[in-house]
Amino acid sequence: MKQFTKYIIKNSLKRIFLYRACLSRLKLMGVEKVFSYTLANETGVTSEQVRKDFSEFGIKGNKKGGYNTNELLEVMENIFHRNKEHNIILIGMGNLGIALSKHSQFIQRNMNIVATFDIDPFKQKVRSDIPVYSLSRLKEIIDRFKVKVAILAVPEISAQEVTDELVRLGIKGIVNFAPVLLKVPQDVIINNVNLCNELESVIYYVHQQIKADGSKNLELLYKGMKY
Amino acid sequence: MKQFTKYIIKNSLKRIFLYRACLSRLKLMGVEKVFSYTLANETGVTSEQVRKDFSEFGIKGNKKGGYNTNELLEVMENIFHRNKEHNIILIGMGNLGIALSKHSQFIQRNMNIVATFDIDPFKQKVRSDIPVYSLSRLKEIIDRFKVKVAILAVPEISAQEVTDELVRLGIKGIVNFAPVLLKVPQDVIINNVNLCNELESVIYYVHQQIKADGSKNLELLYKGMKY
DNA sequence: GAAATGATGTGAAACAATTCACAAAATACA
DNA sequence: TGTATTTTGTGAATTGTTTCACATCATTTC
Ligand SMILES: NC(=O)c1ccc[n+]([C@@H]2O[C@H](COP(=O)([O-])OP(=O)(O)OC[C@H]3O[C@@H](n4cnc5c(N)ncnc54)[C@H](O)[C@@H]3O)[C@@H](O)[C@H]2O)c1
Ligand SMILES: NC(=O)c1ccc[n+]([C@@H]2O[C@H](COP(=O)([O-])OP(=O)(O)OC[C@H]3O[C@@H](n4cnc5c(N)ncnc54)[C@H](O)[C@@H]3O)[C@@H](O)[C@H]2O)c1
Repeated sequence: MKQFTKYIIKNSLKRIFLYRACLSRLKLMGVEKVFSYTLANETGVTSEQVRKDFSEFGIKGNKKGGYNTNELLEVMENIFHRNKEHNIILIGMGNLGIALSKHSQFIQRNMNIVATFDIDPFKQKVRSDIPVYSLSRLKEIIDRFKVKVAILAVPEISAQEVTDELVRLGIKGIVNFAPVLLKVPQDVIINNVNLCNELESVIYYVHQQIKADGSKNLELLYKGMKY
Repeated sequence: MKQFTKYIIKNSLKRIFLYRACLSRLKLMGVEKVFSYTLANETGVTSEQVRKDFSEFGIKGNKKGGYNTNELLEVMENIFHRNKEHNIILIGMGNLGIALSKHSQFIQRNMNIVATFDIDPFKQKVRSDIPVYSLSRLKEIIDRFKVKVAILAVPEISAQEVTDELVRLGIKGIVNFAPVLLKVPQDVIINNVNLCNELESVIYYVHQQIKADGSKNLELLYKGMKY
């Protein structure tokens, strides 16, 4: 039986990020028209792949005319809901948390860290433009700013307990920097960013003496390689 | 014709990281014997997948007896060359660079940041245990410590030029935090870590109202999901 | 305005990854 | 000792993804 659900594939979504990065650059350079093979060359995928990905997201181009850079970028912004403002909170204002709170790109991309939280009263003194609160104010802020996504930069040991509280208060997505596999209900999305693992991946591939077959971006090397 | 090359698949490598995280925890809890379905439950994959992944990396268990936690962990450490010391350098001691340089887990995992570099003489004053050098000393340090892997935390605008220099001096793998697609020779591995993208992925999936089908870890949601 | 060209878009084919199904082996237990 | 049970390990089947091949159409050229 034919299903009525449609599937969006993670890999294609990942590639959309690549295309967008490439398009942003081309736009800055004043390029108005872009072809599938341009994006393909720049990102290390094939041009068929680019077009298949586009078709997956319903993106149409002009026969012989390629794609309009601005339109394409706009479609991609919409895919990632960048037309809307997103209120984010950040838990844990330690080394990493402070760096993240100062990262200007989040704001440029409509992702506003509306507040940060730390258990340590000392850290709660303002150390950046963004206020640092005690965890007791979590509910208030989440409700007020309708926050759905949180960044978690607390020590491994506290990560699960903080997560439980966030989920209880209605958070639906977490970018987690602590090296633990968090347990959450089915409807909550966890994106683990483990910087040690990222480094170890590179070490792994460097050791395997990868002669990458076309692309050199690790995120695209999912197909496998000789060793 | 049968090929003599063997392929290691990126997805399975990614899952090995998950299994390892899980095993570390089980080890701390004093668990000596682990079954494929234990790891499967904990990580959200199927037990067949666990065994297939293991067979890919040549890991053998005991029929009915499962796997020995310690042995399994050891094999995984070897996969990631954690028995060897790895000398790493870090370029760009701004907000992110400082946070990374203070991250203790790198050392715990045999990845030593032997030196950091910054173009700004002010930043070159010691701000952590690790020395901060001018870029003029790159060659000396890379040669002395036989550095093959670098962490790049410089602004977008300088990322490519610094990369060119690193590659020229023999660096073979880069973890890149700048939101640009770096151009490097075929034999150099780039692992782009784009924290904005990681956040946007979460926003994307939260918006799609994902009811994740088994696993809630974004890195495993490559298979696709209903919306 | 007809022919050549150059790009998209997409079924079909090829390839890759996962799941299924079950044999084989180790252990437990009667 | 033999039978039941449990878990691994892996071919086969299925499912998913990428590449191929080419029809199609817009544009340029003659
Ligand atoms: N520093 C890095 O570059 C880096 C890199 C990769 C991963 N990480 C991970 O990110 C996390 C944070 O790292 P860090 O270096 O910033 O550590 P850190 O110790 O400097 O900061 C942790 C902060 O969390 C706060 N905190 C502790 N328990 C809390 C709780 N229950 N609720 C709210 N806040 C709490 C602490 O007061 C502290 O300010 C860790 O899990 C670490 O493993 C850090
Ligand atoms: N801060 C974050 O949390 C964060 C998050 C995601 C991505 N990033 C990315 O990481 C990079 C660094 O971010 P940041 O916030 O630390 O920026 P930053 O401006 O605080 O730090 C950049 C550092 O690089 C140094 N630098 C500049 N040009 C250099 C060169 N040619 N050689 C060596 N050093 C040079 C500067 O002196 C500065 O110390 C940026 O590309 C940023 O987009 C940062």
